[in-house]
Amino acid sequence: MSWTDERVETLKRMWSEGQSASAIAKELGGVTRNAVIGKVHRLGLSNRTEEPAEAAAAPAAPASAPAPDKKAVRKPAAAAPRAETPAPEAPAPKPAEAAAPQPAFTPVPRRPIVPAGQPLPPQPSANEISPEALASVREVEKRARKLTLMELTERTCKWPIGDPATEKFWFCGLPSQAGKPYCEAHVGVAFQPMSSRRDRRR
DNA sequence: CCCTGATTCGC
DNA sequence: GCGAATCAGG
Repeated sequence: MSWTDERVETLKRMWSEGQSASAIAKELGGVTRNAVIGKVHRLGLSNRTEEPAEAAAAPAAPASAPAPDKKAVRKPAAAAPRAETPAPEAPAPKPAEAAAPQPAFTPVPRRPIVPAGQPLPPQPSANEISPEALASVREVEKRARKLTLMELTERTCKWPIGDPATEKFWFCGLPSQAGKPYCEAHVGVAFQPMSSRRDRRR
């Protein structure tokens, strides 16, 4: 596979949407997430908050020293050469400008799995789910992995448990059903046939 | 372990 | 330019 204009366009679009490199790779097909990330960097898109990318003061490549080793031993990964030239002279920004508040840049890059302010999935309500499902859910929630938002993946149950306003809040985290956002028990209460709901509803 | 992006460097 | 291997981290 090669980076045709069309594929690059898809890459740009999805990346700007906050899609992950692996998701983009999956969509494109024929490439790995590494390939996607590499391309993103070569396109200068690494900064998702689309900045003009001021490459003015490009840091001179710190030419590797001797390095007698045959197999490269990339150690200098920690100290990133973020060209930071404080300049010998005292910068001393103008007082007026210095006092000015930093322009708060908009975060917004990644789309949260459960966007703040959005309605959460319906919580189990005794008169809306079957007794079996309710029992199953209560049992399962005792064994919830209690994951945090950051720990959720495409294959973990994203059913929220508890009150988000308190510390007693987490996500189920048990293995999710293929293609579903929840585990078997929570799928049972999240997705119900219309007839079932109607019959049970008051 | 699952996942994320960042970086290096042989090709 | 490309991307696997690797690194660093949630």
